[in-house]
Amino acid sequence: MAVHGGTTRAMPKTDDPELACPVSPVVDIVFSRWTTPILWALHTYGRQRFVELERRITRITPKVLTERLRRLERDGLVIRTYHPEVPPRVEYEISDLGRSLAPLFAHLTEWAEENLPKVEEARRAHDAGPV
Amino acid sequence: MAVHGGTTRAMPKTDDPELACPVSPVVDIVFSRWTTPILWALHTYGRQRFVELERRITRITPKVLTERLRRLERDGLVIRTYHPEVPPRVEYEISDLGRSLAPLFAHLTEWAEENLPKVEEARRAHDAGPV
DNA sequence: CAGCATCCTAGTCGATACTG
DNA sequence: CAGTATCGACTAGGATGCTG
Repeated sequence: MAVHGGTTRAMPKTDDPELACPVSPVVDIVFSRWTTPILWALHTYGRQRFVELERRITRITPKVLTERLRRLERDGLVIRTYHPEVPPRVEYEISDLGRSLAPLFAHLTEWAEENLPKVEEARRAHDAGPV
Repeated sequence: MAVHGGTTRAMPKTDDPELACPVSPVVDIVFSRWTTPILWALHTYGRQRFVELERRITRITPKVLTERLRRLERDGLVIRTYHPEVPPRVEYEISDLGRSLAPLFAHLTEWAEENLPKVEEARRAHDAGPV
């Protein structure tokens, strides 16, 4: 894949709109703050209520959780169901679209297991500092 | 994978340090702002100098580019080579560790091609608003 | 319970100007 | 060229209090 010589395919000119790489758009949607823990919780523990999520995802504030959930709902990754009872009950669950991220997350987890230690080692080496 | 009943494996209690999901640590390292365009540029166009990166990644400022590169270097994803000449020349290249992300990025791109339109459709439907 | 409204802080980012 | 330094703007996020 690495191309430096000018031999073969014309690389897409990078006068692309704003982002030089095709993964950036996904990042905005899937890897914004708090989204992976939320999706993970919904995927792992199934449909659940607001408070359950709040308790599960430590240190998230209700405000931010609401914001994130709204965004995920808008993006079609999460489904919100409102039960008009007293007291009110709201349930969140992951959608099929959200579930389609599962293999990706698995891949990510796999990479982490294998390479996070290397990253930490690199940090140690770097912080120990040469000379 | 989805487990809600208590039949089988004991799910890891979510009194985890701070993050309820195993992918969060990777996100901090790999999907912080500007990192994917940078890694993508280095992976695609090979070793290159500071200005080349700066020109390729539109709208990034030298300050931020420096910061990001330093961090990527510290994490062992990028290798920086300083040539003490006049004028000075510095070259950046992706490391093996950085390159190990390639399949992941490919996977991500694949997901994007297939599902980004669905996300956009969901947004339209949501914004059109029910009722 | 599930939130929304309000206020406020802190970190990030960008713009600009200057050096070895 | 390859940065550093400084400043200012923006905003995600936290704290708190109130409702249906």
